[in-house]
Amino acid sequence: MAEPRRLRFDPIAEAERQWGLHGWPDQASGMAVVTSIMRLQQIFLARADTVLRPLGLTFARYEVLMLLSFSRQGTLPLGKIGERLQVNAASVTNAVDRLEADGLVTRQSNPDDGRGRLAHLTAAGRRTASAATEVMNEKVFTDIGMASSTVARLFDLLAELRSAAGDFE
Amino acid sequence: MAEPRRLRFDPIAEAERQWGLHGWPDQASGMAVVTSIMRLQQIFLARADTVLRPLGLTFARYEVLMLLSFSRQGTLPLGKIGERLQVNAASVTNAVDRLEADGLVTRQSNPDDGRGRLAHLTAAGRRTASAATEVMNEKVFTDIGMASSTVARLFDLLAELRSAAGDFE
DNA sequence: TAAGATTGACTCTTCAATCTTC
DNA sequence: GAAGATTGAAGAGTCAATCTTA
Repeated sequence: MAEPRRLRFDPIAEAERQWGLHGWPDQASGMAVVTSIMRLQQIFLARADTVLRPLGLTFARYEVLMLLSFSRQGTLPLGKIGERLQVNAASVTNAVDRLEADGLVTRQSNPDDGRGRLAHLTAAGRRTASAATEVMNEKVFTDIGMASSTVARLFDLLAELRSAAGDFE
Repeated sequence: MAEPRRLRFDPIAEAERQWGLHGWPDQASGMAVVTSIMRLQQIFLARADTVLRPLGLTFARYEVLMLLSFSRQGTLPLGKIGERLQVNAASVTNAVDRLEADGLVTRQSNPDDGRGRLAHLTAAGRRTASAATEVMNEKVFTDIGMASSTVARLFDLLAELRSAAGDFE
């Protein structure tokens, strides 16, 4: 299934209807929102990985690169990266392993904490991050199919949900 | 990082600000929406897998079970499952393998197409699906932290985005 | 004891290649 | 040749256990 076929109806709206029929009307909208988020993540992750592949990146590693490029010295403790991205420490170790093997990042010991390590963006890493942002903006973040005012409204609702879910305060 | 720490600010709003500063103001909101969806998926997937684990299920396999339980005969071609869930055929094969090993599903040959196979829900599968829905409704789909009218509004916007992204017509 | 990082085992995902049947 | 399904390889995520240092 290289090109996922476009369905003629919305399977999630159908599931929501089923939820109401089977005795869970109060949970139907929550189910529909959660399932919609799962589906959209699959769609956008696939797009991101497609445009990043020629650069030797994945979306996970791209996020690490961007986090470092936005930091003051291009340097962050590994734990801080996991905290910001809300992923397991093991995932950060894995991502930094790959970035380091590709020469985009180096590991340094943390002068403030002998237990910790720092990830530091190399010059090559900064160039790759810049090139990746270029294609991501052009192919993934632009024109996601909604009017910009609608996109802003959607972001606000998603932020409310993330806050309620504990992503931030 | 067993308990992901709650950040005191919204890292995605901060990234959106950086996007504007670095010359991509038109892509900032698209970036923020896509990144928000990625983060929310991580959060809800973790919750779902936590409540489903005692039942021996994952969210991926739960979705297959629910799709079958909503079908007329509890039976669907594997390809149809992948189409509805928008996942690769290999993922369906994998999920059905596990469900079959656990006795929740059986594979049958498709009388209408010698190449295809059907997944059929067993009585045990139906019981497990029912129990799983019970806990999912109670622990994941209920009380996601927004007023129900807001949830409905969010679903509409997500549906618009899914439609634009090609999830359905 | 607790915290940061790493490793290993496991699951799910995709892609590419293959087998069978249309 | 095209389509449905399977297999194997690779990436990323989790959790549990471990090692080192605070």
